[in-house]
Amino acid sequence: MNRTLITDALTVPAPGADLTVAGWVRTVRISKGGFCFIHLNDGSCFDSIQIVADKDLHNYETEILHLTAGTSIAASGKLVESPAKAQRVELHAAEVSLIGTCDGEQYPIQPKRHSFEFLRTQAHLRPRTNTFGAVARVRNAVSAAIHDFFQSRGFLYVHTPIITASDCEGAGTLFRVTTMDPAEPPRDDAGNVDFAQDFFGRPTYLTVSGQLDVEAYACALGNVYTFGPTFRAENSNTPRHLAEFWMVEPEMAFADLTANADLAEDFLKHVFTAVLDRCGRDMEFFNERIDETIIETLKGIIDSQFARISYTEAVDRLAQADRKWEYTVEWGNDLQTEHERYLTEEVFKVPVIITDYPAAIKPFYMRLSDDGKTVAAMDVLVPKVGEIIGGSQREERLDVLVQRMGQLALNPQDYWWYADLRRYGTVPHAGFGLGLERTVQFATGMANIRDVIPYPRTPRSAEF
RNA sequence: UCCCCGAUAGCUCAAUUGGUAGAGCGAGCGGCUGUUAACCGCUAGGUUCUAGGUUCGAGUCCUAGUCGGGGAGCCA
Repeated sequence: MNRTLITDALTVPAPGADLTVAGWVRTVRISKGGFCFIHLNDGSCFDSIQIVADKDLHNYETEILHLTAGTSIAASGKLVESPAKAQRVELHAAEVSLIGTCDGEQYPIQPKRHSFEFLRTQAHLRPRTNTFGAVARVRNAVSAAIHDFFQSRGFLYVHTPIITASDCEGAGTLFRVTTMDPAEPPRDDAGNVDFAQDFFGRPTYLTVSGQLDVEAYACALGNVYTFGPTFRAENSNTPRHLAEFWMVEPEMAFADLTANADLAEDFLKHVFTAVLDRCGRDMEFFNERIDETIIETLKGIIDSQFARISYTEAVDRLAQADRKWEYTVEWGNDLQTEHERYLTEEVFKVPVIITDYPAAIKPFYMRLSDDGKTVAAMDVLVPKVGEIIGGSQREERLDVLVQRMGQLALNPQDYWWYADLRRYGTVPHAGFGLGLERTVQFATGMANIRDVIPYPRTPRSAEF
């Protein structure tokens, strides 16, 4: 079939062409007087095309009059200007052929408003709805923009492993990867499970981050990034967490925290610009139906200068705020959601980059500052979603790194190769991690992260 | 994991102090119309999440569980 994408059909400058479109029926309005209107969507764009089918078509009585939502059809005919206002062009069908029937009584997706909760139980069919089609296109645009941004700046795309043996980065609980029979695992003489007999000859897990691996490539190739799925076995039940999600992690050699923050700010602006440019119609929809401020918010961020304050300044501001905090504000305590939201939503009203956190509440790989109390860490906070980026300048001094591991009761043996990067030609370097789903969530205004990934994995939920 | 809230037709929701379970959408049939997730009429569609309990009587009250949602923690 030589089909024309509906997005192309709707945007041809001068109608008049004969063409064929194919897709899934959204609605059918029948005129017993002699024709019917079929709205057809093929996912190539937000809008459906209107097909006008006349009673003279050979299958008008037998098939066309019985079309229901969800049916797949192909239609050929002439594209003409529409006499009505709601659409610029429409297809006058010379032929409508039924491809796949769809029992209207059984089909779960109706031309009406469904709850997102219900649509989650129909994850295989929900991309046929306006909202989830739009989310899929925005997610694609964000992914492409991520690659555009880094590729255009000479960053090398590095594929870090999904299966990993490092098990203690402090980034959350891991999923174990094994081929052993859980009912009867091999055991050693002491009766303990013997992972030496497992597939890899040692315990292995799904990665929680590609950072440590990608650092090695930064310390050879300069500027790099990894972009792939990551896994956290945390029992987190919130609209902002998934057990499986995608993360982008750039890493720059010969770079400090300021360069890192600059990169993060440019990066977010680039991504949101691309979304507005490439998904205009989808974004109009989100602005109409999901969050009436979303386009304004994205434009505001693109034009804004991100606020940058140190953790110490943030604590001061929170302590002086005329407000009761549920969690005590005190230097040394981590900032809570209520604090982060206050800063980004009420004080600055733009994204905020908070830097220089206390060393005690951050992982071993972050660079210890000269004050001996803080590390060169940064979080980028955005309104509603909260933390969207976390990053740091890495500790490049071997002695300090080993000392920090000791303080956190980590075994340097487990990180021998990571330490090697400091042992052989060490350089200052920095990077960050950005959650893809949180970015899509923020860009679309979707309230629940489970609705911006095709098949969400959360505690007790892995259907599909 | 903790705290709150919820579960009624395929879907979205009503149902007064505990007293005969309703509507819209969707579906089928009919009418009408260059319509715009059209409109009008008729029809079909229910083990009120599960298991117990209180009561003459439970969708409604109590207990436990399951599932879902919101908030918190953990984080991206």
